[in-house]
Amino acid sequence: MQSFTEENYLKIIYHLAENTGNVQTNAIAEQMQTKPASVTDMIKKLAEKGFVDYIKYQGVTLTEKGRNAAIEIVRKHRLWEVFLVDKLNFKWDEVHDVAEELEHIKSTALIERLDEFLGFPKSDPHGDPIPDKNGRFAKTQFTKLIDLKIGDQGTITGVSQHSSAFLKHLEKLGLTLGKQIEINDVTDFDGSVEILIAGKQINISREVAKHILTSSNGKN
Amino acid sequence: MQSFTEENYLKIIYHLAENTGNVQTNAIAEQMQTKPASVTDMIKKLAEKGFVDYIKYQGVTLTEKGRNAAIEIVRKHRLWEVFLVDKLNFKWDEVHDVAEELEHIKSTALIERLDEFLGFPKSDPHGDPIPDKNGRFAKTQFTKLIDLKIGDQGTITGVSQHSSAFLKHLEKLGLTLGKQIEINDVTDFDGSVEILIAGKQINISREVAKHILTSSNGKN
DNA sequence: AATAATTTTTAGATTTACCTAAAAATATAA
DNA sequence: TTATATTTTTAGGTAAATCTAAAAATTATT
Ligand SMILES: [Mn+2]
Ligand SMILES: [Mn+2]
Ligand SMILES: [Mn+2]
Ligand SMILES: [Mn+2]
Repeated sequence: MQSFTEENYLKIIYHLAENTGNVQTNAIAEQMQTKPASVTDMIKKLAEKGFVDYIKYQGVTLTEKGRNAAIEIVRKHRLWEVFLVDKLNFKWDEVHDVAEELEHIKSTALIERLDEFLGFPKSDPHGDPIPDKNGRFAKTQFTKLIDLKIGDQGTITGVSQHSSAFLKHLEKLGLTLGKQIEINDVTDFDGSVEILIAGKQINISREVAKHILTSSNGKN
Repeated sequence: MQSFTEENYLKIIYHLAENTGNVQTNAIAEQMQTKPASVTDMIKKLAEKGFVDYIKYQGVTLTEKGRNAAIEIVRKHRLWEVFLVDKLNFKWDEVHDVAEELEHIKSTALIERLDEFLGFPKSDPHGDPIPDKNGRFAKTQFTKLIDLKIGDQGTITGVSQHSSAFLKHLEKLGLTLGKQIEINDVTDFDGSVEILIAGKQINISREVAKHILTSSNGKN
């Protein structure tokens, strides 16, 4: 049984490893909002417990055991987010902090019954995939909106930025999950993107376009 | 903002104070499954923070602030228990431990929306009253089954013992909340009670009868 | 390859929530 | 009311997770 702190480290190492292979001490420290010296201490403990492989000065990688533990936490986090949005009518920008707490509740029965209660959802309110109880994710593939070409159509399936500010912004623009869009133009000047959404044409910044994920339907 | 530990102390002091006025160090230690010396440490901290009034060697009493904090935790605990039973199909003997964890989740929005989602329940799966968001309890009054006289009728409205063993036992006997009962006889030998429940006559021990709470309908 | 910059680790403290053992205060009994 | 028992507190310490400052290792730059 791991402490909340250990669980948070595992989750963060897992997410950092999705991008890069070896996870660096400083990167963990930044995510955990703590100091590198503290991370080194915790890394040693996690290595001791068999959750990570660790070579001094070389960063860490999750072991099989560590990966499973991390995925379990991700699963809980995302299921609770679904609960908050689907059942308690939270907005998608309001759920993350509460889920950060709920993800640490220790009860296998609880999470399995919650999963069932929610109808075994495959993705969370931000489009992120929810692993099943065996830790398996449904295959997901997406194209960043920024990478679509003029004339391409697609459906919004996720976001790669979870800040409340960003999500509220999308909400206001009507850019929510499941919406159909089409790329009308890309502005030379600032790289902003003209898109067609629900019959209306709007302009979104490059920065916003980078963090919207779509399932492209290819050219129209 | 209090730590989990502080919250648990407050809750336990609150429950102990329901019976006796001043709460003693040893009583708290027993409930917290810790040592009296540790309790003294924590008591000082809680007094420092204004949650309890404390005079050395004289035990503690909750301040207004402390009482409110404690009631908030009780409210969360009981609402989560309702959620687990009503929505996730947990049995009434399975919910306590999970609720012990869930009660510490810090989000006012969460608990208010949960309350609404559950239909503003007035009591939890064990018949214990749920305070509203202002900390007010619906008036409850009950008669212990053991105190009913032969011929009295009543409805089971609660239990004063929450152990899984006891609750499972009641379940097996069909003695669940809302059931109508009638006292047929009291055995001289061991004080056990003969009751009529759902048309069947059963015998329950004095110990069991002590912990069943009823709303007596008076004599039949 | 030597130097500079960056990253990571160690050393030594701090805080929180515990603990044991012994002292002090209070309550009970003779 | 003195002696005994119980309760409570103090004193001093431990373990987990953090910190700062300084040393060591690695990586990047000239
Ligand atoms: Mn989240
Ligand atoms: Mn999410
Ligand atoms: Mn309970
Ligand atoms: Mn209860």
